[in-house]
Amino acid sequence: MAKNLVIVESPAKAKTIEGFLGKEFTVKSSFGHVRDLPKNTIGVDIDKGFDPDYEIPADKKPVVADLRKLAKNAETVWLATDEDREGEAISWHLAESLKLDPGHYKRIVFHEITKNAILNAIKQPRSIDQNLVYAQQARRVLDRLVGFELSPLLWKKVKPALSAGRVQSVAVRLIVEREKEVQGFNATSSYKVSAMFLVEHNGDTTPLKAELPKRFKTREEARAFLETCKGATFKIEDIEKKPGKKSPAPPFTTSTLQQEASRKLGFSVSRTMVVAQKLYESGKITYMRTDSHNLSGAAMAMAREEIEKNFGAEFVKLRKYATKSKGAQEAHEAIRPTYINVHNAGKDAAEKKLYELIWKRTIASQMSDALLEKTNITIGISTTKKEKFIASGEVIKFEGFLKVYLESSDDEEEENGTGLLPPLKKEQVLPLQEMTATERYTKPLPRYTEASLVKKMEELGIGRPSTYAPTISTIQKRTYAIKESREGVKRAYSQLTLSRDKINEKEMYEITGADKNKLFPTDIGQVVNSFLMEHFAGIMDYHFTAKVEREFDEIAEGKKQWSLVIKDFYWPFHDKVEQTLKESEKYSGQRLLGQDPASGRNVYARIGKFGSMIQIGEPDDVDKPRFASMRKGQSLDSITLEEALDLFKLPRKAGEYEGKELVIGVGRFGPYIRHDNKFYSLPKEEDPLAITTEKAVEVIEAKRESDRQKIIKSFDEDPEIRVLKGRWGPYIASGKKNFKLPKNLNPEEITLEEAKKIISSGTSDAKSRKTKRATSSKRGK
DNA sequence: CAGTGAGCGAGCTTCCGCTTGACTT
Repeated sequence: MAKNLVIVESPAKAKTIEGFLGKEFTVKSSFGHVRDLPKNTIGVDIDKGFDPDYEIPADKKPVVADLRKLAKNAETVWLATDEDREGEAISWHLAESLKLDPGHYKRIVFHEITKNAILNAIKQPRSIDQNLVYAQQARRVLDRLVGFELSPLLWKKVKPALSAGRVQSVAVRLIVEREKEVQGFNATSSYKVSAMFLVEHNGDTTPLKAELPKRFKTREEARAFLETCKGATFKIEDIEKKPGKKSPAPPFTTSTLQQEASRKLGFSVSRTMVVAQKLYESGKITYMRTDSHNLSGAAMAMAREEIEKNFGAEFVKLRKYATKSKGAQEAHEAIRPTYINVHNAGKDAAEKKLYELIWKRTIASQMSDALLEKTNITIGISTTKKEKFIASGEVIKFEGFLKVYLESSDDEEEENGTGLLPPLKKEQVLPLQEMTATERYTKPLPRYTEASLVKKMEELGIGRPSTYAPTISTIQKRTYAIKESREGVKRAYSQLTLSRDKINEKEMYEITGADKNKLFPTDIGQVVNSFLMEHFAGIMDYHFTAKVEREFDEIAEGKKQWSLVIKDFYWPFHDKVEQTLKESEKYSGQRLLGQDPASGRNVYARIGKFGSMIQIGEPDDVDKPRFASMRKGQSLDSITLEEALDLFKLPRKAGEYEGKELVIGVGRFGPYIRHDNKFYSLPKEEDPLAITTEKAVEVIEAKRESDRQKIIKSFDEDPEIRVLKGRWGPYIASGKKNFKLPKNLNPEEITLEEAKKIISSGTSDAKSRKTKRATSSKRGK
């Protein structure tokens, strides 16, 4: 039996460390927290100083039992959890739940996972910092109180099964308010003038593009300017060269990794974390949930060697990056390759791409600045003194880190195009090829992507690296927000062209407002947000977290008592909850749309138990009100009376066919025709309210025909089994299950024997579908 | 991945932070 038991938080870390230490040490992991407040009750004794009722969750029982056994037989237990608030609390909970006597355990921390760092840590043990533990307890209890008092209030006042919390509700607020800005944005336009000159050099002509810094408010002003340029000569008045430089971005943290993987690889926030976790578990990268930009000394030495070897010594510039983000606790290193001399790693395409990104970012962060030379050319106009054209170019004098990596930006359309300029002289006259004045519209701030929302949350200090991805999925699971793409609308703009002293004007079109994979607030999200804003502005304040974090810091420093901090927060908050419960009406975002022409009753749009709906009539009318759910794409504040009334017209009968009724309805997946208990989707362009019997029959026949086309082969002996043509090629269908075809088989020539064999080997498809269903139903709960 | 097509019924839902697992021979 080992004399020493070391406990860390993560099993992958435990494995690595065990290798560094001798036989005298057993290294185990706690798998994060081992105790927590009870899952289904508030678990805080409010009248007894907010005394928390900790318990060991079912899934942690075996972990604790195992550790307890090992601890009993060990001479010393080394609590080596992370050096931050949560880590300190984990150590304390371990000491408590393993029933360790004070002389039996020691608390140690290390910042690098190297043999030296760990041996040094063991030489400098300390005791558990109880104030830090109290700070964590305050954080935990506050979040529990807020979440478990606000959520039930929402169940009563808005809709069951909703949730609210210090982090998620503010994330939703960000999305709701950004949407309001986008909707309320008034685009204004102005005219941007650019000129294309021709530069002759050694018999070649190269184009030179220049722009007018001034923009014109109206078409008339733009035209007037082009008029003055008729017949003008354009002469270079000044050439100014300025050195410039670009510096690399710091190594990845969780949030910056999520942003770059989103921009460069198109990964969702959760995908990034899943893939990074795999790389971590296979030892390829360091820990992926971190807010630190810091690289260990050993990592920097490895980076230096790699850069020298691959690019040369002049490309090395070792840098220490300071962490700026609010509330950073720096328990880990930045995210980097474990071995920087390994350029490629990962089991599949996603892992490989993410690893490459991490490798490049890490290497680039230790490389020299890129040196640039910026040139600005001022071009005078002979007919006016007021305006000048400016042409600018940028030349890279020394590539530096740009050889490896450049961080992407969130701006969708960046104006670049400042490359190399042709050789030019002062006083040189430039022949004008063409001048254009183009109408350009101002744009609102962009809607959030998952990753840009994480960035914003990090700036506000809301949430932690371990919770960014879960929070993003929670607000979508509660349907406060949805991630989707929307098509833009066509917008006309005009363009004036001056060429050969003639001005032409034309109307052009652009698509505006198109969005891809952005977060949009739902009706529920907006209604819950206004409810919380109305009654709990303090908690919804963007600085609420920062404010309570300062108090937690004071608890950690021993300046404040944790239960008093909670008390000061809780009672006013609780009173407000009670008061809202008593005084506030049901909060449904109700809006009166008008009157139903048939009955004269009021028509309302509001949130119901199942989401957005329309109600005709009042709850206490003699005739019960009529209800209809709103459709996908419709929303509480934009639906019109007419659209609302249309919802009551379906399902409707559209005649008969083959002696059976044709019924038109709208289901989860759009409009459909039901006939003889079979469903036929309606094409997008068909209006379900207007469709005729003839058209319905046509749709049914077309579907029957395409179903017939799908059959490649069927067997008389067993009509259940068929070879079908699917969207992704041929497959075998047996009853309701589908099976992939091996590539070497010709689908036309499959025998029943072969088909049965494929089915009985029962691979891939049936299985993968089953697991998928299982996970999605889990999510649905 | 190959198709899908519901309507409230009596008890439950919920927070934020740590961390990955998945009964036995």
